[in-house]
Amino acid sequence: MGFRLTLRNLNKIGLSPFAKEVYKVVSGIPLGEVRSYKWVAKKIGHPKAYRAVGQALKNNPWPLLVPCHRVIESSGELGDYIFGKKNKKKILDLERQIKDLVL
DNA sequence: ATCATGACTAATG
DNA sequence: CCATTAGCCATGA
Repeated sequence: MGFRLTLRNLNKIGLSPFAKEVYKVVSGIPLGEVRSYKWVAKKIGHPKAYRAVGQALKNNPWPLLVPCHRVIESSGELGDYIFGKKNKKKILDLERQIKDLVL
């Protein structure tokens, strides 16, 4: 079966320092807002590794918890998503609605 | 160490 | 806007 969500188990999953930084930064993107892959890359001190950022997010062990749906292309296009672009947009729309209603 | 792969980007036509 | 292309870099085989 699945594994329990504990710090010990999280440490078992060998995440590269790079990936960790990516998840850390992405987790800081506010609800309903978006940033580009390039923005994330620059933020973690690897300004030219924007493509690798995509790799890291593709392997995101906790989609939804680490809001990889808030990372889009610098052109404004949505970019890919593990659950499909449609859902990526859907989730972002919901987040904006919630933000309007509650906050 | 080398090589291919991609949730990318910017430039060009 | 669309298609093509060179550049880019962490990652896994």
